[in-house]
Amino acid sequence: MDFKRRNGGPFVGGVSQAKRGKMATEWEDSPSHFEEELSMFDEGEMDMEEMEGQAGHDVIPVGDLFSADLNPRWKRPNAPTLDSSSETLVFQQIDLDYYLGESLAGMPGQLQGKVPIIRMFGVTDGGNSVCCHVHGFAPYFYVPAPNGFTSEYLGEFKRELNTAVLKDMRSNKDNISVTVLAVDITRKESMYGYHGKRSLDFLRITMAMPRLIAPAKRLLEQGLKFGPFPIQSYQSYEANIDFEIRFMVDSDVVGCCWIELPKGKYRASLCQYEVDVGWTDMISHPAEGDWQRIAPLRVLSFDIECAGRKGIFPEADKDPVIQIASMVQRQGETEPFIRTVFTLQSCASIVGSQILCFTQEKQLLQSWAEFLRTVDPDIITGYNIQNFDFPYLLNRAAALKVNLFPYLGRVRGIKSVLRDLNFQSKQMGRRENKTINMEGRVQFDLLQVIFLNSGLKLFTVLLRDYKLRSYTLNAVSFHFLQEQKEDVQHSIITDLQNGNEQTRRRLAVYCLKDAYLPLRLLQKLMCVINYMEMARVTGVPLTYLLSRGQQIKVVSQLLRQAMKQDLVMPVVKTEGGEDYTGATVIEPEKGYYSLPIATLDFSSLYPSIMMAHNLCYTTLLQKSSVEKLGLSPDDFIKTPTGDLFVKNSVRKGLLPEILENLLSARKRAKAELKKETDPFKKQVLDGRQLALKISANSVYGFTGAQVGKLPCLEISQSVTGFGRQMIERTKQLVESKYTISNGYTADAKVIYGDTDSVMVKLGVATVKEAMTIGKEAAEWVSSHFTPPIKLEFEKVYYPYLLINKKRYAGLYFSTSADTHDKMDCKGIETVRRDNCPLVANLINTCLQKILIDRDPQGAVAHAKEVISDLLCNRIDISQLVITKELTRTAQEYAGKQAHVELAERSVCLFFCCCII
DNA sequence: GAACTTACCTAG
DNA sequence: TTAGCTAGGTAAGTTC
Repeated sequence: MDFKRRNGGPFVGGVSQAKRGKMATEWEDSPSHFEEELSMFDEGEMDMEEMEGQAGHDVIPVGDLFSADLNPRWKRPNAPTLDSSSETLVFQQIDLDYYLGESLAGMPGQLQGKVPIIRMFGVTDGGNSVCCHVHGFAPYFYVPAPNGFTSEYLGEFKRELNTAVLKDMRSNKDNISVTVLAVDITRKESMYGYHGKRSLDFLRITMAMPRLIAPAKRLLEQGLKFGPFPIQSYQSYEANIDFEIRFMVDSDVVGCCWIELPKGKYRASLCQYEVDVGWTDMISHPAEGDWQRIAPLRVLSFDIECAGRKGIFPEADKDPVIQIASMVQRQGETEPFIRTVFTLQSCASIVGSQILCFTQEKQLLQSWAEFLRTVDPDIITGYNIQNFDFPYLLNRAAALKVNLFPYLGRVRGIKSVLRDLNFQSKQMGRRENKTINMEGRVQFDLLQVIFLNSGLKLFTVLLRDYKLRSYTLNAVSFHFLQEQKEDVQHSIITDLQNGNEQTRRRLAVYCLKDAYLPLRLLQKLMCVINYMEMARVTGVPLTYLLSRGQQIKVVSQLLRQAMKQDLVMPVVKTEGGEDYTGATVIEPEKGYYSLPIATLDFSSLYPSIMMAHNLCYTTLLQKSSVEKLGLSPDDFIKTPTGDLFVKNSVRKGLLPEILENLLSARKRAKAELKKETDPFKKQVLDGRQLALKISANSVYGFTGAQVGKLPCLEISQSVTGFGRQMIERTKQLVESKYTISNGYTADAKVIYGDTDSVMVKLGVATVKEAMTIGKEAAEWVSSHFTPPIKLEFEKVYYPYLLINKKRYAGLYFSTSADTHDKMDCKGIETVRRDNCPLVANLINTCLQKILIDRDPQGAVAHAKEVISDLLCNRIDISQLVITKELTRTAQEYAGKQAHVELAERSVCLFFCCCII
């Protein structure tokens, strides 16, 4: 569908006019490059196709006679029969949810009424799908036992709470009679604050269903009366943990791990391995060694075309779906093994793909849904499928009353429903999203992936210095693949459909490519591997990574670490407060530097501060507790913000422990990466080390998230406080040692620094000298700080143009002292997306002239020329348009003329040149 | 027209 | 029911 992602404007480095012209003629004369690529797929498969009695480029006028049986390769491989008494079942779990169902005789847990059952979906090594029902795990939470509580009161407490919860229910359609399953006394300690490692009696309250936790917690907070105890309010612990996460933490299951069901411990029931198991019988394998492998998952990518009316965005209740292209690929393979287009009306054949023609739109939709169920993909991808293609299909199917369409998940009988979801965060603002439930399948919308990662910097290597200006599939594909969509204007789609089988063929090729590109992007960005590694490292299900925020990942790790020490996490009420002080930005000595500037950085600054000073919830010490606990000054530290934390000799913090695990695992992954020769395994390991780094960096953010699960400003403000102290100290140290009086050629001067870095003018003439002294200085400064805090030499800028705080440019030397790696621009118009291309290009060219050619006069001349071109209307209008497609629906506003802006910016540039 | 506020985007 | 953080530049609008 082109409407959703029309290309609002040219992007930097876009395809040249000449190439575009060529592509247009290619349409008429010869097959496009993409068509050749498609036909190549076919060659290797001819033999197999013949065996199956079906060529890959068949046109099948199925009409009303559609049947999946005609297409044997759509199906998963046959599942060998499994004898549960003598064989184990091993599969990679890829999604996990729960439902309420009848209890199963012989399985652990409650026997009466509805019980929560965890459902794990996965794939075996042989490519067979598994649905595993895990029985017997019930939700629970904790409250501290009141003073004087003994086990004799357990029964009464349970009865009273049960009664209160029942009374609280407005309706009881499930006819629940028992809400509280059990109350036990257990020794636990709150993870918030250090209080002398004193574990206390906690009540562990097990509820019949996850949704009963919230009312039970609320009632206990309001105050419960039971036995001889006075009415009191109970602070609850871990009552705000998702049931899925609770299960995963307790049973040591992480996202995408391998699960083993021992022989004799599970029961098989339906098709392709649908099994039942007790939760304690299941074995979860840590993602190490051989268990890091990935099952042959099926990835389906698709794209739809609609015949809209002239100039109107297609509406599902009026405009028909005319084509759906699908490509299916096994994870780890390089080519899709299914390439089909479902078309409305006839369509000429396309070598390398199969065309299914329908006369009725209703049949087309119903057949595609059947196709999807037959292919049974584990992962569904596409571009903007979440907010466009899927909603459109569901709405269209509803409008046409295709009643069997909306069953797209892997659980029989569960309807896929469209829901609106409102997302809000300080960072992203308010965002509206749609969701479609599809049990057991992971929806991987590439637009979401790219969008989220532009903020998360997961693909920094590929994004490198300039971020995407446009989020159209076209721009994204060009950016990452140097490849573009087939050239079809959305305005002519309806005309192509109303033409003949040749024009519809042209549309089909276009549609196929739109289904193919996301698959290629998925591969290029190694999404599946990277996300799987992230799920494994942080312990959350794969689906959470695209649908939830950052916090859940830290919560999952925190709970896992806390459980080992019998620590429990309190539920805190969230209310936004005052912001705290962040990092220092050293006042820049603005100007142009025609000599090397060395840059020194603290690597992983915030994680290393937390580790070095043992900052954690569990080590936070109240001033009043120091005496009470009899602590000596040697036992704790005072941070720059005046907060107290006990040292790790007293108690080692959970957060430092998590960070150490993450960073040491990262080191291991990097070491393994070096040794590994297999390119596929290399990818896995690289994805892993990246996931580990990102996870480490998000721990600090979690403690400072005031509207979050467990904010602790004492930690976050201490972290930034230490950071401020360190950068100041670094400046002093460098400037005090590298002086003429100490025998160096010049007095060193820190001319700029931001958060974790200092830019030093060492006064040496060559890049090589700057590198040597820079390395030495980094090492020497590091010795003044507590490990693992480490200052590293990173790069030399030469020359360097420092315009303002967070705005500078320079030639970047890191690997070789002879040639620069790149021109590095920070915060300048060239990297900002709120400027029109003309301004960005002009500034970029000027910077090149100044820094590379060292010709400021040339820069001035260029600027003058461009301005005169502009005033004489010699500039293409596209250069003056700002594209803004940060929201999913392509949003484009034109007409912001650059005249004024440009004039001002040129003045600014002249000023820079004057400095020189 | 200075002083302040807001929107947007970036650095780290 | 859901949401990582702060610092800071620049343009444009608003107030006095």
